[in-house]
Amino acid sequence: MSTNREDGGSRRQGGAAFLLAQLGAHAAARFAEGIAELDLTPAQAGVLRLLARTPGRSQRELADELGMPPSRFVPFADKLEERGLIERRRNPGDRRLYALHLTDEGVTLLSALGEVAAAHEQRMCQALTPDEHEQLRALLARMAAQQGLSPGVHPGYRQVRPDRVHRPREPHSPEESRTPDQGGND
Amino acid sequence: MSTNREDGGSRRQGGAAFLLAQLGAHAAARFAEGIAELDLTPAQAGVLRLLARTPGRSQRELADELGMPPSRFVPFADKLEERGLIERRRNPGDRRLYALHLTDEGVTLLSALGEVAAAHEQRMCQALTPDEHEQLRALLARMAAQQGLSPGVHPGYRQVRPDRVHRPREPHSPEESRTPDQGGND
DNA sequence: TATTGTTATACTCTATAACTATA
DNA sequence: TATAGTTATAGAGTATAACAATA
Repeated sequence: MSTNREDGGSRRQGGAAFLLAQLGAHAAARFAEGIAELDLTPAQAGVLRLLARTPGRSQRELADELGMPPSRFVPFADKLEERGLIERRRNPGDRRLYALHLTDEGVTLLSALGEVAAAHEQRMCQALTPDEHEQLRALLARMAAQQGLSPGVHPGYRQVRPDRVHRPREPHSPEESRTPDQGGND
Repeated sequence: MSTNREDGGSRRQGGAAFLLAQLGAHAAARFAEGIAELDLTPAQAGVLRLLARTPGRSQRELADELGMPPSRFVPFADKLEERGLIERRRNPGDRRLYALHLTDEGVTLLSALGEVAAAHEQRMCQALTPDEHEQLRALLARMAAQQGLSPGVHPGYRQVRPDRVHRPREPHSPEESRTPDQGGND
């Protein structure tokens, strides 16, 4: 047992680590909802951001960084290429590997994505004052660095599909009324 | 240590929401590693904790709270019952539903789980002073409450298997003081 | 008829590994 | 021979829906 005072409220909500996992999953799910309006998944948003920072990376590199096997990266990149967001260029020096680049359309979408991210940031931190918000960011950044997390990527990118939303008890949200009757017998 | 703080660095790491998702996934993965030594998955640990707080709940209730369909909860509970951690008792009032209870063995394991959680808490917050640690916990608790998250559960419990660990930059491992022993099995 | 628990089935997602083309 | 990219396939995990018992 820990020597910290774990009575009362702190025990019921769990420690910082639990709250981190809980809020982190929540944040990821809400972000996925937000970018779904751009028809993007978290993994897709992640690779766009990676390519914006370092263009010309090979599929192998990106797959490795995102934590997905190369075999899964191929159809993943295919979709982005079909949508005209990224572009495969042959590397003259080594014709085995592609160099991936953002298209102009990809850059445009990336900026829209930035707006979504900003709105998401505000919504997540509604409960905090601007001062606390910055305080929190600083604490988290320090923790992430100490834990050896590389900036810009997180394990959720492994998943192709965004997290399903879990709503145990929703205080304020329009229910997506899913018709209990499928509308026909089948 | 010399932490050269540069404005670019904070922006490169993303905002608080991104760090939350990143650290949250990391915390969940590390916690899963920790309880794997007790042969428990996060979802199993979650239901044990729920039963400790409110014994006698029905499978339906628990499945709903954990975010898994009842059909999946059945084999999930089966395993815990086979291991002697929980117990199904018939409800005399309504014979349709079971009342789930922790066994003595379940209570014992739960306390071992508490120790793992405490160690996990400390490891996650290594970078913080005790004061900052408490500060962070308070901020997160406030955010979780405002976001309508119910205490004690998080969406990660939906998954049966724990998150795979994502190590984008394993080769160097710059300042990770992590023993390669724990959780070596991926 | 509605609800709890259960079982069955079909479907999706995934990793592994074979295959090609370049080096 | 080794590596980047690709394709094929078998396996795991999942939700949906049908079912039996009880209310």
